Amino acid sequence: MSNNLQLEKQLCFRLYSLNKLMCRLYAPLLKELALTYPQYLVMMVLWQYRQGISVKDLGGQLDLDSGTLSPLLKRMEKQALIKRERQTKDERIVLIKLTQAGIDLQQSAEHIPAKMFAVTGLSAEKLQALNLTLDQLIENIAN
Amino acid sequence: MSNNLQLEKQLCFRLYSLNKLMCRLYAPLLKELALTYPQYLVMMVLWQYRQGISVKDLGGQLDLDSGTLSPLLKRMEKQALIKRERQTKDERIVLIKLTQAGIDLQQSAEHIPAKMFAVTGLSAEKLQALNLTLDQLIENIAN
DNA sequence: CACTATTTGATTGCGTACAACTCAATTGGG
DNA sequence: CCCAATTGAGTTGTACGCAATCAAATAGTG
Repeated sequence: MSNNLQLEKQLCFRLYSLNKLMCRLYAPLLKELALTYPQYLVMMVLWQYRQGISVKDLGGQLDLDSGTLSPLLKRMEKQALIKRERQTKDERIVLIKLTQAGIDLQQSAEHIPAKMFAVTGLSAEKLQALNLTLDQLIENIAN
Repeated sequence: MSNNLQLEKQLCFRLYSLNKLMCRLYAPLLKELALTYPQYLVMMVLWQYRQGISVKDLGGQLDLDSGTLSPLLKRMEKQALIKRERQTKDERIVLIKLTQAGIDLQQSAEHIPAKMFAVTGLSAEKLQALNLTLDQLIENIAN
């Protein structure tokens, strides 16, 4: 026995499965906002950085590179949720800012966190404990 | 205050980030085997189901549909890791079986779980506790 | 037995992820 | 001041993940 190559034993498979399950639960809620989950993550960052944020710093927040963000932001610009402004001081930098439609969308998203919390079926204490464990794990892994 | 739309508060963002981090840690190990992480998952199932498994049952194990598995399996067939055999009793069913090369690859993968466990920096007890918590969460969510 | 509903797998199209690369703008060392 | 190195964003190519759709085969029903 002692076969370590089993799905049931693997932490990573649980994380992989849970991430997919979560995205599927978000999908119907986000569909009302015409957002995908990664686009929703971008919006959450932008709702905090009202003055705008560079593509690089946005990638720093979400741990995504320009290869992912550039086409994603292009789609969001086409939806008129964001606008791009190239800096004059340093023309390499593109500042991402919300449009009024993007700002307004926050109202429609306010209810989502509570709904997602509900489906987890966890108590607030268990959720916080899990968050702390995962933060520690991220810390350990990310060096 | 009390803005719930913050990345730092979101369990799902942790799962999303951790899943990506884990895949990046697997990548160099799996590159030696010329496998991606989802392909590695398929191999783990096949190493258990030595007599072969249908595409549907494989999808049941991994929670993936044929839209993902069909092209993925086609690539693995091209690498000569697996072969497809359409059943004679029920011609709708395609049985996925390992080739000898696929069977042999298990030896080269034996060291991976221990290496991945090492990078988590978790004790065996903490790992098991986390696995149990995640299993409960999956149970709650999957209905 | 004929007809319909279901099952199984494949295909298409879209949206991520990410490695590898290009390119322009900026910076820093001599 | 000049040139090499760095930085920031974008492009290309490959591989998922999944919704929607389709075709073939089987099972079920009257």
